[in-house]
Amino acid sequence: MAKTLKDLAAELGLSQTTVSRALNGFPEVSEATRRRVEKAAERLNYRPSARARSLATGRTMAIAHILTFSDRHEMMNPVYGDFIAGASEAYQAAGYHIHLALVADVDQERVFRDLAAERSVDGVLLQAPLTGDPRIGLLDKVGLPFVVHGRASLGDDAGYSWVDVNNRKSFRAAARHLIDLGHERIALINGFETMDFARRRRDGYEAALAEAGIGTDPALMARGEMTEGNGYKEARRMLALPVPPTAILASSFIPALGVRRAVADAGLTLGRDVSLIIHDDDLSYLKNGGAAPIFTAMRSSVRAAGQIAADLLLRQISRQAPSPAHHLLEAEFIDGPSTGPCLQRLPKRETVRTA
Amino acid sequence: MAKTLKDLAAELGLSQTTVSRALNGFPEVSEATRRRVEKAAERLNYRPSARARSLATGRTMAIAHILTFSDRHEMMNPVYGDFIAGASEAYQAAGYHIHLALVADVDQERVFRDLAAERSVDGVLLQAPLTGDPRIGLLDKVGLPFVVHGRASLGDDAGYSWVDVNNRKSFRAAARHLIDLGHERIALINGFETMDFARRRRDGYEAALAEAGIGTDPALMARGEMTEGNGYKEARRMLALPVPPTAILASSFIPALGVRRAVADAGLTLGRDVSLIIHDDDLSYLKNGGAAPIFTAMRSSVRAAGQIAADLLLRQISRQAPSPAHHLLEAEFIDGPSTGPCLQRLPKRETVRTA
DNA sequence: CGGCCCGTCCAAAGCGCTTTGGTCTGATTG
DNA sequence: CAATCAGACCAAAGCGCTTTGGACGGGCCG
Repeated sequence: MAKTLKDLAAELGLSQTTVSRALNGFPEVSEATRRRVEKAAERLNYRPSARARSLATGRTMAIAHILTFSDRHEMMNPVYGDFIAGASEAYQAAGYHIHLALVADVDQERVFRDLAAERSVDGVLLQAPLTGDPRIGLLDKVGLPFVVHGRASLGDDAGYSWVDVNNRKSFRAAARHLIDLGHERIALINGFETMDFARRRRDGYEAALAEAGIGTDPALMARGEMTEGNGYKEARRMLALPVPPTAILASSFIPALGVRRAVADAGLTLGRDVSLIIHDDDLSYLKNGGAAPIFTAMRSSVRAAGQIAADLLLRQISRQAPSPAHHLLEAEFIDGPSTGPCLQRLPKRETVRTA
Repeated sequence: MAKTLKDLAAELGLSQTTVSRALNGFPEVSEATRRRVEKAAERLNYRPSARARSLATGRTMAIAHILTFSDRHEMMNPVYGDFIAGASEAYQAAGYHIHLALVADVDQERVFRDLAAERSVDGVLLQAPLTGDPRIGLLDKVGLPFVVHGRASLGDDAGYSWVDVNNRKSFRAAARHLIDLGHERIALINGFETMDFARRRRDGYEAALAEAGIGTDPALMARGEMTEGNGYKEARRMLALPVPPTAILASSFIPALGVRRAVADAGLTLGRDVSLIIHDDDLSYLKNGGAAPIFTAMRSSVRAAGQIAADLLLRQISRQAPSPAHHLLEAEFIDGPSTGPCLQRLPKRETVRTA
């Protein structure tokens, strides 16, 4: 059973060169020969060795996705899954695959250096960047093509390629919507604000409040792991405050589930006693309803973002796209049953504004 | 700047052989030389090319995880994420990484053949097998080491390696628990029963009912995508039945969230009007509470399963573990607030048993 | 003192492809 | 009819490692 190019060439009485060219669609092979070679390859189930091929061509047909974990954050966010699913569509169409690894935050730098030095991937898709993420500068230095999902914010975001949602605008619009409904005690249940997107979201939230002349209250601004449990914990705490919030902005569908549980536990009704708007990544297994949304939301598919980012990266690798390129997605407002006009008459504006 | 072994050897005035051996810890290199080589490698930031190395050694240091999607099931289950996170712990410790691809169900066979023929991975971790999954036979035939997360059931499960939860036992125990609480109208909201685990769960559920002399009712047995939306839809439908269920078994935390929503929508209270037990994969972002569980559950960490499966595969590749090996995990019963005694007096046992 | 072994190091042969720089044949052209 | 050219094919040189099968010199033995 022929396994290598050499075997196949011998079997056919041709040179390796010709067989290789026939299989790779080069023009200097007669159609008759090409057909004969293809038949034989099919019959013997020949497929070129990926390793040998990539050593010869210099391309690995792999894109690295390196996920981070740390002691306090040893978790796999479902968002990553959907992002990767989206990216895979682009990869699959181009014959690429993902080189995936979960590495500890303290080992990140070493792993990125190794990736470059070992030449084991053709590019990197950087997910979940921190504010001022050092990996961006590192990737730039080692000269590996990369696209960031999100931004790093500190300084110049024009120097590297990224795909991001307009988080600031989205959260500003969401907060404003609540303000328009008459809410003034508006809480934010955010992700860790070391993550760039979380910071932008808070900026947007604060901007909307400021524009409406409403002061911020630290007691109404939570940050942490975006889990159901954390959403529950924070909402529960806030609802027990002397002057509880009448509206909440949640960073994603998952903590929102916790918020809903806390609201129910408190004997309140979502959309009447407490309004809730979420950022909705439109995850496949955690959809915010279908035709009938569960929560009012700012929606932006993270899967679509994955596809766009991967596609951009692939085009940059093949030099079909300019190298620093940016793609800003706008979230779509989804009107759902979790929001309603503020029913509570607040004591006095001044009282509330206190922090 | 030296980049290849050759450069490094030239720089040091040594042969490639010696440098290679020094770096790979072979004994026939003097300590002095080894130190000198290591210093130089460090200084010049030399790292062997992964491609060249794997061509020479025949090992790729990659394990394939191939996820399936189809037209009707184009989704990324958060379970995969946690499983992969667990597996990664084993891989990282051994210097392996994941070769990840999402491929359409119709292309699965081709991809597996290619994987073997192109020799691009050292082994395969097969996730989410179908009942009688043909990929198992295929992997066996092409001689690629593999471990299955779950089983394929048809015929002989002893012939290949797997790591699985005792789904049948777990669901039998869960159903029995509900029966002991006095429930007789017990519903099952299951995953697609083409998936092997779903089938085993139904078997367990049916066994418990049969043992208690309770007939099954097709109206109380749902199967489908394990999403929040589907859990909601099925629970809502069931609660609107002439004789609604007093207890529900849900296949995971996510559909259980939908069940909870449906119960609340119907103005009922979980744990009093309706009891709910779930299978809990203990996902990092979707934890069933912490110290205080949200739902009564049969818990088994999918992350732990990933670690065990990956570890087993790695040991089989290095021939440190016997080749067909099996690991059956037992789920742990978690008593939560979502279950309680059956308060409803049913009309007549006979009425219920119909259908 | 010859032979042997051991500790160090090296030249060269792979691993299985792609690609460069040809050769050879037969048809076309001035 | 010699020169040219295009079409079809091939030998061999990489790609950057690992590994086989020595070479070489010094210490040890009988």
